[in-house]
Amino acid sequence: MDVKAARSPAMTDVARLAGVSHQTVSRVLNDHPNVREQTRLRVRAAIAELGYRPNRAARALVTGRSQLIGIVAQNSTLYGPASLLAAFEQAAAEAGFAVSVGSVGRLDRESIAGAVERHLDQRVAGLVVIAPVKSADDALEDMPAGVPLVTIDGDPQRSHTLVTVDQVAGARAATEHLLAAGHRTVWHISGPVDWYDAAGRIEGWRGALQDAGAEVPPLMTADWSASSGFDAGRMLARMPEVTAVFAGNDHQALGLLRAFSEHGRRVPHDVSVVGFDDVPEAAFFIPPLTTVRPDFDAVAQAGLDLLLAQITDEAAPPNRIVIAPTLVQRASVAPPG
Amino acid sequence: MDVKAARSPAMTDVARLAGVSHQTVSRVLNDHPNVREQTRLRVRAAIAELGYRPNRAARALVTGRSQLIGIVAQNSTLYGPASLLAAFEQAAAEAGFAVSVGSVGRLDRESIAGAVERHLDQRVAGLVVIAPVKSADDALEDMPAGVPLVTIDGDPQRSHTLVTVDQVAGARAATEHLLAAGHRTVWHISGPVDWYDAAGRIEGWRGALQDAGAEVPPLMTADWSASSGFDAGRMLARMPEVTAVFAGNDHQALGLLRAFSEHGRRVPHDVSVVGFDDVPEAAFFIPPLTTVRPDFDAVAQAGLDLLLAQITDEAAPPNRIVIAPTLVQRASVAPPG
DNA sequence: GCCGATCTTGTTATCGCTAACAATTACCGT
DNA sequence: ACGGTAATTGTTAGCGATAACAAGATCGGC
Repeated sequence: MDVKAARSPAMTDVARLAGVSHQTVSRVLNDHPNVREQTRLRVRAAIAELGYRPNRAARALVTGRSQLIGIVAQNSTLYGPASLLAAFEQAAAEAGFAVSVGSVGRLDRESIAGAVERHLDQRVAGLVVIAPVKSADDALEDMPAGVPLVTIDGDPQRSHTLVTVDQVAGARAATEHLLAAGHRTVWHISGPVDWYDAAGRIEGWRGALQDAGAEVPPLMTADWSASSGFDAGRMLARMPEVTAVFAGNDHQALGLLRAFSEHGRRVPHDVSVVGFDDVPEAAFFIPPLTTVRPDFDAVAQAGLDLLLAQITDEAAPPNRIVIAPTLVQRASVAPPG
Repeated sequence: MDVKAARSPAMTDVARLAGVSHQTVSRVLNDHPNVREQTRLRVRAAIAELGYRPNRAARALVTGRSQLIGIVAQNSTLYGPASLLAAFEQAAAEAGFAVSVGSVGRLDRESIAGAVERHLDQRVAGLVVIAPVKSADDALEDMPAGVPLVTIDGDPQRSHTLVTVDQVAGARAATEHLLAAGHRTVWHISGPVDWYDAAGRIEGWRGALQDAGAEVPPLMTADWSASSGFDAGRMLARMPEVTAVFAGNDHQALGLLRAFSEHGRRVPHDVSVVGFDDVPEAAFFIPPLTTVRPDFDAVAQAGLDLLLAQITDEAAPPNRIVIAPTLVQRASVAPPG
């Protein structure tokens, strides 16, 4: 054993051991067709013996491509983004890509642009941006052309490749479900209106109400937190005519449930509530929450597929995929009093 | 404007424009001392004009160092890991490092080893592994020496550098708080016992009980889910002598709350409950949950600091940092009866 | 005004890999 | 057996940066 910190073996070391040229080693590594089986085995053996692993930096340098994809998301523990990130990494790993995360504190233009810059510095092969608000989307305008890009939850009007959850359909399903239970109308607590998610849910909610000829109550806006749901709930709780509420997400719904509970309004007996997201805990709210479940795995998979298509084929056209969510029925909905 | 997809400018392009050699550009980039101010400015201007950005792959190739650190965590939307990941990326970005995530579906040895391998392929400068169970820790045994490594929540008995939350102290605080409220003893629903987190919390709980001369009730083990908390709660709810429960985490506590609610046992009037984690929603449980809050930001910062120390100074000794959690008092604890 | 020390800049080699081309060997039909 | 094509392997030239050394410019002291 040599004492000095033997640098990790390079291709030429493998080549020497296998008695071939380094180019042949390269060919084996990249599964080129024209290598004799016997040679291939010899090289493989040498690779194993030395514990050789190719140097990605060198490869990236010469090919101009990295096997890295970047993902930009808000540094939040919001359930959606967190799920998305996890699903993404999983899918990317299967495709042989590593994922570099760039989380941002806020979704304003500078933060997003900064995170994008950092990724471009890394020479990522492609970029996924979770851009749920206009300012985030705007930051992508001055992206250098030629960088494969997929946005998640971005502006439906924008031209680049996009994957979204069908917010409108989800909200419509939730609202119609409440209407079908016999409620005369449905109130809605939305997320911040500059979020496309929120806008879509509002649109679906309003559409369902109008189609059913139901009155459209005033919209209550909040942020996505349980706290804001609680605040909204304290208002709604003192309005006896409110019998059904569609919350912008499950956390808001949790806040709502507590507000109703404190004011002695029983859910679902007095008021029905539907959420959005189906966080793992939703089934254990009091009462278990009926909610809309977006398929984050499907979103991630679709996003990655579109990105890889762009990476491998420069001419891939902009594309748009919309993932339909499903309504999960639990115990927070009942006919009105 | 040139039509062809002008490859991004390299150092020599900057050099030509500034009328210097590429080496001088390199010196400017790396803040070498001996560059005339005037030259420095000229180079800076050329860099800006061309929108030049250094090629990290080339730099990594020649220096043998990447500016990438890898983080291995379970692909879960558990609050702890998700928070940790976000905090980490934030801290790393500030230090000029990018973070590559490797999430694993399960924490068994193969999965972890695979994720570590993928990172080593990327030639990461250092590695952070969230290794809350023995199998994850074991996977790190055959890590090649010389790779800077920090474990989070790993085996306290292990020799490598480690950052953990002080589970024992947190659990002790929770238990003592319940005892102080007047409860004769405290039941505990733990996480899976092969998790160090769970083991530490059990130890703290048991220790506090013994120190107070209180009876130690049988331990109930569960996984970390709300569902398992609910199941445990259904048992506890029918035992009138149970007046205080310390849950392994907030999700379990949520399940508990619902189980008690269904059985007509009021919290905190009939039973007091304390959780662990302080998820953002904990304040909106019914009732608001008293819980133990670990400082994930501090964990991430400490972990990164230790990692960077190893990266810059090969001789950095193994280290261990324990972050003390704090008890957050809300409405789920009251005197018995 | 000259010499050595210091500051500033340039030249060359190199990291580990793939691409392009060149060279060798194997295989085929006639 | 022979020429020609196909299959296999080797050689050389970079990719874009840093490191090491060389060279030219500048400066102070005498």
